[in-house]
Amino acid sequence: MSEGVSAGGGLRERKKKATRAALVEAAVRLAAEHGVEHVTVDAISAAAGVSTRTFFNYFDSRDEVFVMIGADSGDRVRRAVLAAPRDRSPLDALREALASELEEIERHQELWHLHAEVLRGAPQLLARSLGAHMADELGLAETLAERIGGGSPLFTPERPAFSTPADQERRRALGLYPRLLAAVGTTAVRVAVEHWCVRQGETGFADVFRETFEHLAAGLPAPAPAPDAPAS
Amino acid sequence: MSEGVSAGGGLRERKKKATRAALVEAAVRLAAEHGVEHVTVDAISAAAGVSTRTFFNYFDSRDEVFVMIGADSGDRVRRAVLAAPRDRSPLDALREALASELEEIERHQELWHLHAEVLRGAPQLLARSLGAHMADELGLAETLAERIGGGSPLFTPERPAFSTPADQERRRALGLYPRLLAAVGTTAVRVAVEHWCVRQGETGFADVFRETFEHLAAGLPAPAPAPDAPAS
DNA sequence: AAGCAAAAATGCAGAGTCTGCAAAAATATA
DNA sequence: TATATTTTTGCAGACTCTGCATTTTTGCTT
Repeated sequence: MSEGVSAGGGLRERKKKATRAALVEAAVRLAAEHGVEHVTVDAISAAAGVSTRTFFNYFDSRDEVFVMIGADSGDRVRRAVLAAPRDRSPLDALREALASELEEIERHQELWHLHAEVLRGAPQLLARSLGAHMADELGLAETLAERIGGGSPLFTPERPAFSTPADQERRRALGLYPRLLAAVGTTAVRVAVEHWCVRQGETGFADVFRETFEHLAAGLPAPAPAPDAPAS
Repeated sequence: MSEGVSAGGGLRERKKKATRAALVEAAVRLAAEHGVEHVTVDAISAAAGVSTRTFFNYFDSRDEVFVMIGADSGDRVRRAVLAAPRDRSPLDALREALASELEEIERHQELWHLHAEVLRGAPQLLARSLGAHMADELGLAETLAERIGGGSPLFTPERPAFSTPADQERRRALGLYPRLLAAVGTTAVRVAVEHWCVRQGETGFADVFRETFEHLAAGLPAPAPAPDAPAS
């Protein structure tokens, strides 16, 4: 009615965002309670107050709804990579971009923690989640190439999918190094998160993250023997 | 009857292997002809001469049949890692193990080429294929830990799944470095293969592979400017 | 060779996922 | 208020996948 809304576009877009969020939240809550495998699209849709059909207007598959947190992380990371000081090496620029994004995430810890809890029983989804959304490899590779190369007019933010038909062409235009850096960086984040998840409480995430990228920057040399259990 | 078979176990196991192979081959052929998306389990089963239900006795999901080539690569890589000369760094040991496995694969090029052709239109499956079977990250990480640490009695070959319930425990016992090395190595192979696939004919795969691991060993420093298109 | 037990294949029912399509409801605009 | 656009919804239908009971095949013993 006479509601004076301040931010956001039209009512339509706000409603869409709300529905999307409602579906994600319902999915996560139900999964936390009953286990991911036992949550049907029907249940999620009902809990969110929309029809089953509408669910599939928002997500391409059932799994996708469990993976949609941090869907905009990719963009933020890429912007941060481009905005990094010029004296940073590509790896450093990427590391710092990822680090600040992860800090951002830690701020919403409650939600992420619930997600982590849910995905604990479904590592396949965890991997997919992190791999798919944290950095969107192809887009990230393009951004890295742009930063390294100079002023290519690429940028292309807000790229959702990663395997569209003519993406092959985008891949062709890229060198090996940007793709490798994007892939390895993403992988490193995944490993760090997994390692930290599995030993929650023992170490702060920041430490794990730092150590991970130190290994990378050093060229992955054999590490010093374990501190508390030195081999014979 | 009075058939004098030489190799292989009983008839039973041979038949199972044959059925498995028939299903994989039928799937690949049908996919090559009609596109992966349009190949139903019914069609695959019919082409292989078994019932639809039987298909699911062999594969957990439809997609799995497109990904089952190289299912035993993981084991070979792990054995090679353990057998590597003692003076190799972990990264070198892994690189050499992966390299010989990839040579092995190139020997079966026809089959793999057909697969590659099929998966060209389904990069998601390609990624899954390589990621899931080339090295089985968790198992590989354990093997690397064993090689580095000394004589832990692990080994655990022939590990099929990667997200079983109590796998968490296996993960806990591992250090960050072996997991990172396994993950990054696997990722590097994936990137090398993808890059090479996308520019087939321009370079030999061996070159791409070598360059990839040189980047890793050097700590991913900013690369020299492109040879044919130097930035301003 | 006949018989028996284990293993595998099969059919079938049923739950669940996902896609078009056309009608209905909601929203934006004039 | 009237109209155009977008979104939601219901429905039919194809497909994936699972559990269970039954039939067929295989391996081994007598």
